[in-house]
Amino acid sequence: MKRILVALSGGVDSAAACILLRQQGYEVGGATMLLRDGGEGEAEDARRAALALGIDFHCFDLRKEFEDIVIGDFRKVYVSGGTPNPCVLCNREMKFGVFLERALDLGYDGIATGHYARLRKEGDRTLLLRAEDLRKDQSYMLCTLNQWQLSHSLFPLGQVMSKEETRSLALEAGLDLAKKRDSQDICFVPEGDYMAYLTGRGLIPQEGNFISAQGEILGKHRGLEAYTVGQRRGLGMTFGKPTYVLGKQGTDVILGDNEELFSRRVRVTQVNYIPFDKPTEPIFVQAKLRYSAKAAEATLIPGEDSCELIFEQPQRAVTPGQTAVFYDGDTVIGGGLIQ
RNA sequence: UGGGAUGUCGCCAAGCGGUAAGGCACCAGACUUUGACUCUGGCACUCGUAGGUUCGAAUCCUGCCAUCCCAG
Repeated sequence: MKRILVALSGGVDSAAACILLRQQGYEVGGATMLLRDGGEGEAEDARRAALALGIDFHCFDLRKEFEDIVIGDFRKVYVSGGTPNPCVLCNREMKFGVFLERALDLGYDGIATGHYARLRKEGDRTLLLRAEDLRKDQSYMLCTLNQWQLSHSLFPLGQVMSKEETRSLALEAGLDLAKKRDSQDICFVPEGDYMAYLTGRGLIPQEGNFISAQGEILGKHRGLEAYTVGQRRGLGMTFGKPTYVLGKQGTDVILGDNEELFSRRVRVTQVNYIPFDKPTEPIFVQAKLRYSAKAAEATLIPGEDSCELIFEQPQRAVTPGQTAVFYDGDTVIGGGLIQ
């Protein structure tokens, strides 16, 4: 791969990725995705970064695709009682999906993003590894990428030792976005209030009761979609002690103590394996059930399209709709959807 | 209407004459390319109310108000 199209977000990381690639001798172009109305500001930041770097720039209007795929899933999962992880889906379908296809159409050999993760060729496989800087490691968000996607991608920031290093790269290049604050929250819900976002788009919250694990009715809740497993704040009720969402049952939300949130077994569907097609026997892995968690030792028992994880130590707040990722040391074995 | 009990932050609740603990909730930051969790900080110049006693009261006394329980 010689010609690379970098997915510019308008932030520091993707700009730094461009700089690194150029240093490494790649022929670099930049492009940003317009994913929603109101995203023009970020797109403009990306365009200015490309201008400052002196590289070709494209803007792909993917609002329709984003709406249909990512937001559609986001909404569907919430309505069904789960807690979606739009970033993981967006990576697979948008950045390493539509964006990659557009890049190839434009004559590029592959794409690069500002993700903190590493790739390694091993035989005919492209392996995904954790970033050098484990504190910024984003391999979790990339665990559903397939071989074709991985083999057409580069993650220049995977070798970077820290976010500070990334910033200084952008700073040295004279980019004014070097001091820009890290992005956070769901990109299409800038205010952070996803319930307001959903109801503003016509979602009618599914009302029901708060119930105890024993089934007693404790009160009414604001709507199934407003809660996620493990959640403590915002229940709108007080029980004299910290109380958490244990799960959902129909339109009811089950409440209980923190200690009741732990379990050792987790079912995972839509499993994607990276170093191999599918294990035929149980394998020992370290698994993460959420982005900011330390990987915990577990045995992975493969099924047809699914698998089961049995952890050595009980894990807190196993949440349907979230992503489970399996590691073998620094290597990402794969990942899937928690049931 | 008699008899008893209680009234301290949104909720629960310490305090018992020396100048308002704590928990839950809430709010604000931090953390975070998801939702959460977590962490840090904030959160009653005032103790139903009106007087009185006292150097000094949420703490003692009196009236009133409110709520609860038991009688009828």
